[in-house]
Amino acid sequence: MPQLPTNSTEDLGAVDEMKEYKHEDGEETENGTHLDLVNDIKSDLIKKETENSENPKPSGASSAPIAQLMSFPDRYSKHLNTGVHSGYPRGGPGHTPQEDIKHNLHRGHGPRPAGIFHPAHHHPYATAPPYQYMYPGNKPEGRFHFEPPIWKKCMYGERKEYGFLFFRTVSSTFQTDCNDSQTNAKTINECTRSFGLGSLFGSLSPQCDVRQTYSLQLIWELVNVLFWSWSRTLLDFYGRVIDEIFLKLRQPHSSIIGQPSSQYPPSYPSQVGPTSAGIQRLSHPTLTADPRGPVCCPPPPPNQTVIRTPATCGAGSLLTSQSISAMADHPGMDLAHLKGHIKKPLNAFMLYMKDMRSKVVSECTLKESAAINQILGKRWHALDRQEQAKYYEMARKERALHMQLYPGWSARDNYAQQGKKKKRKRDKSQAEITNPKKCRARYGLDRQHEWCKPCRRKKKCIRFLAGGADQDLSLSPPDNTGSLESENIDTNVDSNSPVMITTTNSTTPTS
DNA sequence: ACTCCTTTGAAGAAA
DNA sequence: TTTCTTCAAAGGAGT
Repeated sequence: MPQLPTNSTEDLGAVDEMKEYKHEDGEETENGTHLDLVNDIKSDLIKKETENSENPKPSGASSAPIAQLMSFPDRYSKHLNTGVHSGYPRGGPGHTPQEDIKHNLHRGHGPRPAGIFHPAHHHPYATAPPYQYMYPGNKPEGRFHFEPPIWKKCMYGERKEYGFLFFRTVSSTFQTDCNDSQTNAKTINECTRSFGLGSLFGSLSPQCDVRQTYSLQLIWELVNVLFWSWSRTLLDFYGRVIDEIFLKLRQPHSSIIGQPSSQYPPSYPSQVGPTSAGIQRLSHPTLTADPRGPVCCPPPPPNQTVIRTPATCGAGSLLTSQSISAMADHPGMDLAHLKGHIKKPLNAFMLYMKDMRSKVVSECTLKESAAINQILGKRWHALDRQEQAKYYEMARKERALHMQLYPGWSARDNYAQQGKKKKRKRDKSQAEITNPKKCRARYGLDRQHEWCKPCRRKKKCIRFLAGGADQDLSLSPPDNTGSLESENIDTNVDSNSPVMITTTNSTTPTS
């Protein structure tokens, strides 16, 4: 039985999501694509000396920023076989990363040959990674097609792991193969595909240091997004950032360097973006000499050169409002917010739900969101103020970013979309008249056999019809509820689970 | 394909 | 100013 989190570690966040993957005896779960990264990092730090001697870093490692990035965390280097580590259990037919990749290009849900870019064969705990989550499907080539609805099914532990694997792999390629740009580009392309990221990085031709460095910055940004993608808004935003950067990178080199940035985007979330926070949370101690993180910096002020010193520029600095408009017209762009519906920013509880849903689901056998949400609601109330404050702060940033991205947007815009679904509008009194839960309310869950058929199907009650709601009062059970509208629901979510929810009058508005 | 369920919180509309 | 309504997310279930 998974264990509830009992402690927290501030520096890396999202600890809770990972603690659960441990058995009580401390061993990882068998399907442990869920990695307790924090504990790993702690162990890494504790055993640093030992591991360094047993597991030397790649020969290319140095004190340079890229090398520093590549050094995180040490233990992953042996899973990302760069040909340096002798102890790696080779599962694939290849003998170099590039060769291995060649055998790992079978995308989709079918079996894939083992190899270096097969996370299941990399991670010491992994046995059955949810590959289907890594393959969003057909997307425009070269497009940042990170798909939140799919990706979010991955838990934080998995995201981190895949993120690091991906980052290390691409970084290694940049570092070790920079003399062979053709192979390098191909490798990155294939690696990117292998990780389900389309040809995001494959379009690069990393021939020069500037592009290498800059691409690594980009990758790092992306990894942050992958890890901390609690916000659809942020995902959208970074998707556009990355798109924009790649548009630039495809241009001749000379057109990038020194290009004036008269179009500096006013919408860049310099204060509220995930960049610094993400890196801060993600950063390995060796990477935190610069509090902004290894590849992150505030965006340049308007009218400054976009890329003066690539190693110190953040990815967001290339996003322009004009280019956003241009992208909105791009036929392949999936920019729903530019073409139509802009969703509301998530509030604190929604962020909490997003964070914890998978955890609750894993603890219970239930999958029904309604029941899960009841549990989450209970837990939300049981949460201590500090924990809640974290989510309120996230929500605040979310709103601030949303305001920056969509200045003219109002929640009213999403009200009763013309002709589009959202037919839930129901006056409350009307809702009570037509409340489909009459039988449920009257008889309770214990006597479902007495419910009318529609009630059993969660549909409109036909026994206690509108206007004739009293017609069948004689059938009302001699209960003590008093109110027809109140519900006392005891839902034992899972007999194996300690969670038991008791909901009273759950339809009460929460104003 | 669409709606409902279920939760909390934010924002807008209505009283 | 207060109260009410809608919509954010999720995914199973029913129509």
